[in-house]
Amino acid sequence: MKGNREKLEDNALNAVQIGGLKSLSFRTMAKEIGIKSSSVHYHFPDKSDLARALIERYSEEFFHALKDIGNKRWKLRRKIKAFIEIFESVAEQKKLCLCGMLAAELEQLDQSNRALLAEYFIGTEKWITNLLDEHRDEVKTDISSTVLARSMLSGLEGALLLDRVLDEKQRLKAQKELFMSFFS
Amino acid sequence: MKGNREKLEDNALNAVQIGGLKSLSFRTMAKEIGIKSSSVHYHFPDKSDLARALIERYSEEFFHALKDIGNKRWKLRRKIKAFIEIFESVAEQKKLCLCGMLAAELEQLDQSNRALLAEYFIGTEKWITNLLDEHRDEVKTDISSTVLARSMLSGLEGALLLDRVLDEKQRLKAQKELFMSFFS
DNA sequence: TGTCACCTATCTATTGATAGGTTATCGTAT
DNA sequence: ATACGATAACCTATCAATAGATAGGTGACA
Repeated sequence: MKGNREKLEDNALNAVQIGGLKSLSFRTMAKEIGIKSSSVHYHFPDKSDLARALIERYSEEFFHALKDIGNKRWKLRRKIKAFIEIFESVAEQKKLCLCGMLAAELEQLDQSNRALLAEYFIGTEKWITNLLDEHRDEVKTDISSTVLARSMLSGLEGALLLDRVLDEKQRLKAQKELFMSFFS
Repeated sequence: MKGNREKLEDNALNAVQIGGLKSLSFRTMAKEIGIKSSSVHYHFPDKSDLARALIERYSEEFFHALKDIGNKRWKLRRKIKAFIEIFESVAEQKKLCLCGMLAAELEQLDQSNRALLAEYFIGTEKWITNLLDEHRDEVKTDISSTVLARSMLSGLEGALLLDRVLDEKQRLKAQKELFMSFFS
């Protein structure tokens, strides 16, 4: 049985990935899990605390999934595919990556949360870079791992953004095809 | 001499590209150009009207710039470079593409504005696709123009998003290097 | 007894929006 | 030429809704 704090996190995470932090209201969150807004403040004193909790949880789960992929005895192609599938499942739910959404709302975040966002992106890029370096022999291009990693992540984040407006995850598919073409 | 309506548009466009539509206030806009908020409503009855005006103006200017590039007697490389430079100048100002920002705020937009967003993205993708097709001999990859166009646009939009959080336009540079590698 | 997890009640600020008044400009009928 | 009506572009004043946040109280439970 989940405690209310966790229910609030679930609810907030979902809401922010769809509508953003700015349009998330303590009252609405409270109503949806059946408590009062003051009780939300009990768990998360202010919006900044809530945002921090969300970023930390999201990052933790995300990096855990990346670690799992990294530990598999798979070829590079398959690992990259698994990585992209994380984004596909987000798109499926008409959501954005939490950190992608918050990046758009950067102006409303305090410095510590901005730093957490940066950690998420940098950490992910590093994971990709390392992955490519470990499988160097399966990479069929002169482009550096760093450049590939940076353009892959920003490409996927952008694809989530555009595919929500447009049809049928075409941008995510395009990114997939593009990057897969680099790996044997 | 600019009229107040145009001043409001300028101000709103800038504010939205930085902080989003949701955090744009009629009162703040009014104060910044020296009128009252009710006068803002005179020009733009509600936020949806304002958003529509901004998207239409932004799209118009953007597509005009694309047309100019298309009309030059340049090699593909140079045209693509000019195209990417539009995004670089946006990043320079710590802004997002207006439509990229609004895509994140999709949930707050009405259907007609969502359709305008879609037009912007689709129109841009088409422009890139046509450009690549017209210069097919300068494209050194098997990947289709459509896929290249889709991943290029979403890649650039994502790069704007991430580079605002991170350092020194590294993602935009990565996208540039990646896509330039396809053109002779 | 004290802490956890909730509650009621309330404050203050901000916001989008509207009603209705003011002023200046300008084309047009007298 | 002049008076008149309309329109544009502002204004004051005010609503109602929503928001985040806080103070202080209640009950369980260990």
